[in-house]
Amino acid sequence: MPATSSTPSHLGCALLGLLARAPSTGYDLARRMQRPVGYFWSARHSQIYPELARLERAGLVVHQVVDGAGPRPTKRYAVTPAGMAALRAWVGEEAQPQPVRDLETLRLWSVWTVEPETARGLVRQARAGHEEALHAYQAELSSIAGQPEAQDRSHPLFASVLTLEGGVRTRRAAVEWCDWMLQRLG
Amino acid sequence: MPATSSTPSHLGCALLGLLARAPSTGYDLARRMQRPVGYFWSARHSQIYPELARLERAGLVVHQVVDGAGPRPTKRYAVTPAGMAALRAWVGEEAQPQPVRDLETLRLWSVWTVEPETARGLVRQARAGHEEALHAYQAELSSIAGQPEAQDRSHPLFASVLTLEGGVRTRRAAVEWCDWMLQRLG
DNA sequence: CCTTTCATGTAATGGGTTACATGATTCG
DNA sequence: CGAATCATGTAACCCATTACATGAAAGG
Repeated sequence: MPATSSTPSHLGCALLGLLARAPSTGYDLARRMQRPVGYFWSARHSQIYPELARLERAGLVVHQVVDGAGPRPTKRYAVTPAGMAALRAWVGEEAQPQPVRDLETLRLWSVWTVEPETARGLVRQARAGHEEALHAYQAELSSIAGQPEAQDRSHPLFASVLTLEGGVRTRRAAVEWCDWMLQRLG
Repeated sequence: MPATSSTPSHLGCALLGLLARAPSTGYDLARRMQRPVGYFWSARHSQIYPELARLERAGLVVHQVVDGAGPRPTKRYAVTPAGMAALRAWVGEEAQPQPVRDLETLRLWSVWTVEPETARGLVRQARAGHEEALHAYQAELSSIAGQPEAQDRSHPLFASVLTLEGGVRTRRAAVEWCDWMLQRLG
């Protein structure tokens, strides 16, 4: 008897995407979630472990106990055929526009209430953050863009290049925007 | 006896920012939260009403009962001097890099698992969304950029121009990125 | 010896969405 | 006469963060 198949949560789909690229332990997923997935999604281990259990109950992943250093048995998870199907279905879904949540812009929106020097400091900080991210994306991108698999549309690296290119472009635009603002703030 | 003054929640600061521009009822704040603030932050009325009560308990806003059409008394809120100070303090705070949460990119990251035509559909949808947002921002921007107050660094409209310019630049970059991806996806 | 890394879990709390609830006025 | 707008609130639920808890091995 298969579990009722509603699409898993966003986090569940993120984990399926990670496991479809390489089977992992929960601990390992938490690390991969920081980098490189953290560029566009994030989760802590405290959220990952219960979600893995939910995915397994739904038949989308299975685990196998392996040797490890923790006090409890170390579990290596892998995607099942049903899990792969769920991932594909989710990717193909109609995407409804998600609400934006940008704390930096929210703060900037009230920048008229503070001293010019405070405002400049705020923008300089934002610029530094965007530039740092830009460099990280560019480094990651140049390390994989040369590999032949990056040309293959059905290979994970192909998708990695697409997302990294997006990161590079938006961060570059953000840095330019900060420079434009610094000019206006005299 | 003033309330203990820890910085309010992000939502609280968003509401202070709205009220600093113009006193409003909770209902009105919910509408303004959709547009134009919805470009970078959002909240429902069910979240706004309790937060207004919290801000009032902290002495950052006050309300005045006015004539209105609802079954309960209609309340118009305004920022107090303490509220204005809290808003300024929050804007000047050290900004720690916030975790990104981009569902569109997360989906794209698993695009290697689906058929090329599905992938193209996904990118076309994303492109349409970004282009629609771009046009909305440009329209809003051109409606205020001409006004003389938009040049005054201590006027709300000045900050509106900054945020809208950022929206235009990032959405433009996103549209170009989608076109770049469509080329690669044949 | 102390810190880091491996490794998995739970509990408390905060933030956010959806749904429930009420009721007058205005417009088609 | 039904739908939309004005107008405020509560309750249930989901998602996410922080903190609590345990314990071995490796390296400085």
